[in-house]
Amino acid sequence: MSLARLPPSDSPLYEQVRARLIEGISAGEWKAGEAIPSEADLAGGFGVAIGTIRKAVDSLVAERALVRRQGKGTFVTAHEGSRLLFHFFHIAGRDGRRVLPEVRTIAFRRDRADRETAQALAIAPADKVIRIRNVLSLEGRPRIVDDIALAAELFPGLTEKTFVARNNTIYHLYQSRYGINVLRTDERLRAVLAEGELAALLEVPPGAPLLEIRRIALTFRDRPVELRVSRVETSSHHYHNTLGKELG
Amino acid sequence: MSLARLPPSDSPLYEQVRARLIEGISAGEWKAGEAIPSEADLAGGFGVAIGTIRKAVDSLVAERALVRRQGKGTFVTAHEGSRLLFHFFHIAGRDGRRVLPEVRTIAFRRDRADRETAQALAIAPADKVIRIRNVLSLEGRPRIVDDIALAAELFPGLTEKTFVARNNTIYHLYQSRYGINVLRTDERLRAVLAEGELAALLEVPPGAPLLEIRRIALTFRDRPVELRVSRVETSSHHYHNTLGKELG
DNA sequence: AAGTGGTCTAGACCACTAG
DNA sequence: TAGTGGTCTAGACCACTTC
Repeated sequence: MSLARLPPSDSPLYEQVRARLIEGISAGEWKAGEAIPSEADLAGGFGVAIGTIRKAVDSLVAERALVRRQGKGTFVTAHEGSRLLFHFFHIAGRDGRRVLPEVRTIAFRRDRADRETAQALAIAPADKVIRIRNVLSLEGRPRIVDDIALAAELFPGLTEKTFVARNNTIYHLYQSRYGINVLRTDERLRAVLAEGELAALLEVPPGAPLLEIRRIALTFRDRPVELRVSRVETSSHHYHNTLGKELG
Repeated sequence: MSLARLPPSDSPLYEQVRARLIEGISAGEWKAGEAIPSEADLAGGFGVAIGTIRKAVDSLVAERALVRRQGKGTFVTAHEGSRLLFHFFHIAGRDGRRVLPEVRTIAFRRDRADRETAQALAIAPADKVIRIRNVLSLEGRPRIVDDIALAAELFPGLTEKTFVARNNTIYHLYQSRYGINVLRTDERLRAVLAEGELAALLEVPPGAPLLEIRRIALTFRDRPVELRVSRVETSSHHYHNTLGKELG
């Protein structure tokens, strides 16, 4: 049970509380969108002062694993609608405004992991994976091709139908159906040239420059959830990144 | 004087304290690398509890404007050596390790701002600017061309000689000589094709894909300091970005 | 009115740094 | 030993939400 006295330990109490909260969330004790116990209850349950609880919760709020709502409670982050979308979707138009992509799934198949995919997903080579190809359109024109690889073990029963029928972002599907909450991503960006099928899908001539984004999505404890390789046609859009300030 | 009682206000005390600290830092009252007054002194000076001071300092520490050193004090962030470099320099090798670039300045001239530069630097069109072109080499090969634009007004007396003679990063120069502390950057990334002089400088054929990074560096109150357009040859390196976790 | 998070206080004790 | 930040407590009062 998550709400039990803390065992003796060298680490600060607020770190222990923090760890317990992460446990509870990733074990599904409190699901996405649900409230965790009130600060007073947590303090009582863990046998620590309320200020200590607040410090632990503060750090999880800063990481966006929890959100506070005054007068209501503290909730496990729910990736509903555009909130999550824009947290991890960084393509913006010339004027800096973000545009909502329209997603079309053009391939969905089961496969075995090659060496690179296995390493990225921290699974064994030849383990089962699900591969998906999406074409994303911005303002009506195809601008992004996403190749997604998932460890099949983490997503039992995922079919093309349920995948395509989702009425929300992919990360929302991971969360609502499998309780997997994407908290962090690690991205590597390069410039490449369009060729073959990619060029055709993006409606650009072979040899056009594309932005390639190789992203690994991570959940609690930095466990990899998804490998995604995106190619973006950036003549009318760009990838937007802000460094430095993450807190108010 | 920064250490004076706070005036009546609606905003929380810790935000007022935070604003005063930012004032003191940007006014140069406490310079980069120097300690601010102890938490007890700040609490006494402002007439608030020490916990309130801690909350204000916490937020500035999270933004990396201050650093705490237990037993010694709280210091204004000093961008020494590789700390800053790697905070804002995101190019890494295939294995994910960051490599130290070798910088060569090939152009340094004074100019008037065009419309785009003026907008980026929040100055008037035709205001004086300094333009610099650097070639950065990674592992002995030219990989990046940087075109830098600075508002001349912010950098009085900056000459090619002092610029080239710096023995540290450019942001360190801004800080040590002009008291300008770069805290945040806003970057837009696109893929472009190499051509003309750029291709020659990077030793790639015209038509090779390059990663273009358009960066605006900001100091306190989001005041723009520098506009930098980088073109990166990404066949052996990539741009590395981590999203989500910014706090421990 | 009751319950929640948000702010703020006043103090205790610990761990680290320096003279 | 004195001074600094780091942790933790116990409580007060406020603002917001819900019934």
